[in-house]
Amino acid sequence: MHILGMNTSAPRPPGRPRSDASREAILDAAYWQTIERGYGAVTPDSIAKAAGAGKQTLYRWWPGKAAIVLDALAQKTRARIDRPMDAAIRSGDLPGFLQASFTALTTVGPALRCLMAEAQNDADILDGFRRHFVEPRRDGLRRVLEARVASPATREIWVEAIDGAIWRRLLLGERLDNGFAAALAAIAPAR
Amino acid sequence: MHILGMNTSAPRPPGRPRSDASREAILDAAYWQTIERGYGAVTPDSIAKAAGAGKQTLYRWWPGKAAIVLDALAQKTRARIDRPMDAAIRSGDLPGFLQASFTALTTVGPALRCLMAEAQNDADILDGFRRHFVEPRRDGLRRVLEARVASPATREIWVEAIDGAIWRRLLLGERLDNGFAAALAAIAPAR
DNA sequence: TTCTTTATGAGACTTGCAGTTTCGTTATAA
DNA sequence: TTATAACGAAACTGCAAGTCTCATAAAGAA
Repeated sequence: MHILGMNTSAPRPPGRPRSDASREAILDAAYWQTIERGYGAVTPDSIAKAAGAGKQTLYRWWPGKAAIVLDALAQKTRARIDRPMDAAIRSGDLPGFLQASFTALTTVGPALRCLMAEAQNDADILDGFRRHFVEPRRDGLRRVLEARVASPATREIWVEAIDGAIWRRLLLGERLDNGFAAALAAIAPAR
Repeated sequence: MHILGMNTSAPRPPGRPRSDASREAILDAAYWQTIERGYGAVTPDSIAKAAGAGKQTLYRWWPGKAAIVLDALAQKTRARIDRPMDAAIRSGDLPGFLQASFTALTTVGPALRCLMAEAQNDADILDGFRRHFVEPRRDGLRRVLEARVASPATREIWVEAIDGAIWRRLLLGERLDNGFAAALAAIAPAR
């Protein structure tokens, strides 16, 4: 888009442009294989094959397998997570917020545990994990707790306790059900 | 030892007995290498070499690398963890209990995160992890909270929330300091 | 003593996955 | 048409986990 000779958008570099179709096919394959077979059974080869892509294409755009799966999970879950949580946030409904979170976690939970594992050996993965899978729920919890805990510092500890209880169950493979959501909401300060 | 046909102690099986020296050398090597170099840098070869043992000896008594490190960490930390926590438990001192827990976690924390990772793909490892690194603190917390939370069900949720907050910080690589211990104790119900 | 059994240390070997390189091809801008 | 960079396919490298082999050592039994 040229306006008075100024190039407002990034000038396209020379050469063949990146294939968006490949990018999406790779993320799609990574997501479904992770969900259906588990993170450990997914290999760069299996992703490339299913996506009809060359392995080179994977490694040109992502630094490694963990980054691909992280990207895939983040993209596919964003829609599923954000909407139902928004409603609960607006109404300050803590049990509702927790239930929405649990629902979103049931499909990707197992994969998330493996990714959390991977993050322990890779600062970049940990960073992406934080941004996509830790901070959104933390921020939501903060807002839901605004009406319940006046002091920001105290509220932060409450956020850590509730979110921590969720992570703990997830990592220990224990149930994230409505009863747990209600029990957690019950110990939080009342509105 | 046969007494009236009854076999009171386990009869020693034939053949060369297991070398306790090797067993301890292996656990020692596994522990120190994990602490100093990190779980990822430890290999079965490096453990065997440092212990002056054959790799066969490792795999005869443990199912894999993760099991060895789990065993090593559990053995070496038991003494360091149990004593200081006992004092806090007896006096019902929640901040003291948390501080003692944090102290024990600082050395083995990083290794524990990797082991938790490993546990996501191996039910036996998860089980051992639970027994050695989850249940002890959970049980301690339960007892410390007895004087603060009357209802067992509610107390259990409090245990999960506080313990969860600890795991969360550990896994996200955040600080486990006295300030956090105090803050956690502060949101818990008063005695 | 000698025989049988099972463990030991050493090290070669196999397997499988992560990541790299190479190759001929294709899409784009100049 | 040419330069450039991405593409799919596939061979290749590197490394760690785990297995196998072997000569030897330590126990009880005969």
